[in-house]
Amino acid sequence: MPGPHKWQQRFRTHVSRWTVPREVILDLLSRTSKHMSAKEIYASLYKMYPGIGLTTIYRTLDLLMRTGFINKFTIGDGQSRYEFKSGKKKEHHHHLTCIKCGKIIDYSDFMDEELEFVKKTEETLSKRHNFNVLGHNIEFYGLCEKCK
Amino acid sequence: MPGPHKWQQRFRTHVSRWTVPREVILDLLSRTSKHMSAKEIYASLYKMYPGIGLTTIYRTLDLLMRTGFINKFTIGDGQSRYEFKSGKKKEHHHHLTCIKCGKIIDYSDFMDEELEFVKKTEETLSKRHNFNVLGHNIEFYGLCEKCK
DNA sequence: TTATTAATGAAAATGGTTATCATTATCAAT
DNA sequence: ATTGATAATGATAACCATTTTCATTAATAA
Repeated sequence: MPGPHKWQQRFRTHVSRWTVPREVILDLLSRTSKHMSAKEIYASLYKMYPGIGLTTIYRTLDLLMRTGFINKFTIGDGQSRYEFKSGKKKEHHHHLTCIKCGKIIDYSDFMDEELEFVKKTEETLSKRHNFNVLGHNIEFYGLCEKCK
Repeated sequence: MPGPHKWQQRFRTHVSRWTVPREVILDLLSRTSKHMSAKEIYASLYKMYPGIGLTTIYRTLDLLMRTGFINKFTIGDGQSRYEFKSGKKKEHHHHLTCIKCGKIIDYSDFMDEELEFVKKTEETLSKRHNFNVLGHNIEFYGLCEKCK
């Protein structure tokens, strides 16, 4: 059972209690580069922590999203997927998805141009539509090597 | 009851039968600028065509998507939304979504940089990952005027 | 007009996600 | 270290969008 963790302090500014499921779920997502669904997370943790229920997975993922630790997104296969939100700019990425087999490729090429574009677009949209722009999803889709 | 329609011919290259539900659903989507869910479409058509079942709505939407008449996308509220895919380049647009009330703003006043960015990214991703890139979703999200 | 069979619609099934509520575990105060 | 208040959990059931099943209906070719 993990002890206090490096995220505990940051976490505590948002919610009151640091618990094993929160620790373990956040830890798992921070270590993997996969885009996991709630069920996949449940299955991954089951061997080591069979006591953690699927309900708690969902609740925790929602909490982690609302507090900015993870991103939630969908690729159209009917379930939500989650990924750790790295603080490092270098690790920011977008997705290239195969609409046939569901494979997801993270890409982070072009970041300079892209960051510039994103920044400008956010500014423009904020002004023009009086929005408080919080984030963005950029996804390209098509057929992967095997499926095309 | 609508007679043969301007889309019939194009449609027939994909499937064999031109039916009332297909006519009516495609017609509705082509006239509205809303991003409708299956249920909303069902409700819209119910007064005039109470015989059309929700099952057929789903089946037809899937067909229209596969044959390139409409786009399917999600804003994270648990249901899929559909929009007519205009042939005109001018009408291509992206979405700005309010995560609180679900309001969607289409914006198509792209900056040159955005078009440039999309084009370059598609090219590079195609080459680098050997993908056949078919399209993209670009969405910015945040809080709208009323919700922020 | 008729035969063929694609398309439909009602109902049931599916599957991801959320709500309910009794129980458990965290943590501040002692 | 113990305790008490209550936040968090987990099992179950509920919910809801979507899909499957299958008997019936209707579009098209002959």
